Amino acid sequence: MNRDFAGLLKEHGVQPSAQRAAVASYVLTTAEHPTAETVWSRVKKHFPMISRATVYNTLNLLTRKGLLRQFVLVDGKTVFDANVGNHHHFIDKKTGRIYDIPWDALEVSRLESLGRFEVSDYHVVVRGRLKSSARRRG
Amino acid sequence: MNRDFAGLLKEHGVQPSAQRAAVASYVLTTAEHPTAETVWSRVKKHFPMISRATVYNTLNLLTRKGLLRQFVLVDGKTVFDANVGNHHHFIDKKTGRIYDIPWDALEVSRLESLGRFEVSDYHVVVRGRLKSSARRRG
DNA sequence: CACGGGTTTAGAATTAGTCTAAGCATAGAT
DNA sequence: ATCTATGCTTAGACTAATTCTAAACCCGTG
Repeated sequence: MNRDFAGLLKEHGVQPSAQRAAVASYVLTTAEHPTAETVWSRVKKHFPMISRATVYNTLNLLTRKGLLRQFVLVDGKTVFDANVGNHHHFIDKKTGRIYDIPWDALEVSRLESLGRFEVSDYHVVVRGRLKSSARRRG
Repeated sequence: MNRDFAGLLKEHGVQPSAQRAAVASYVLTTAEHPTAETVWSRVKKHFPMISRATVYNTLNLLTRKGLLRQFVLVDGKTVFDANVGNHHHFIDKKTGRIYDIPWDALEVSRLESLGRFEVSDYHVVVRGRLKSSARRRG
């Protein structure tokens, strides 16, 4: 868990800094699909002086460099997802929480037949509710 | 094209008014997946006094009444879609424009095997580019 | 130590969307 | 035609999310 985030950033063409490492160390290891504000508040606990602009800048930078993916959830908030591999999403209608669905759990067929649309990527957004039993964080 | 929008609204339990009919006549007949701001600017051409709040109120009302669907596109803007039947979406990476993909054009399988996720609806978001030939508005 | 490039900062600006309070419009009763 | 209750519309204030700006900072190099 205490990885060398400075080295990781450098590997991905991001010039490291204390602030960037602090953001990375949180956002690349969480599974909670945080918003930018959530990232800011979490990082501030360990790095109280960091500014909002730096958090936004860093998140956008990490996204450009492929370390992070961002997508938009139902009520217009952008969330960040360190799972940059292909996967689908499940949105709990009740809580708005987002869960990852493994890529292989679903199959989409006939993508080759989309006529004038040239597909570069796709994912399935599933909405519904969690079965009462197996509730946990995601 | 010059349908009786007042009657249509009434059929769906929306008390008609000139403003609501003006919004409906645009948003229910366009295929451009407009944002609320776009709706406002389009409607203002024919109805210059309409206020922003009325546009938002009407769009949300039409959505609640099932005449319209809203979803969120990549950069955090909510767009409206008069196609309330099931369909998928294609997003042109270059222009950000959204196109509808007919429901039957794609097939998603293994949705029954999602464990703790109880599916109520789903759709596929495809991203890519339009093949250079068949470019047209959507 | 001075320089320069890139980074960070606080706060201003922008943007999307909602709220508010007052004015208006309309249907139904008279 | 008038009254009234209800609900609709309005302009502008407000809020929240995000980006921009301009100054300050940091750090490796000469």
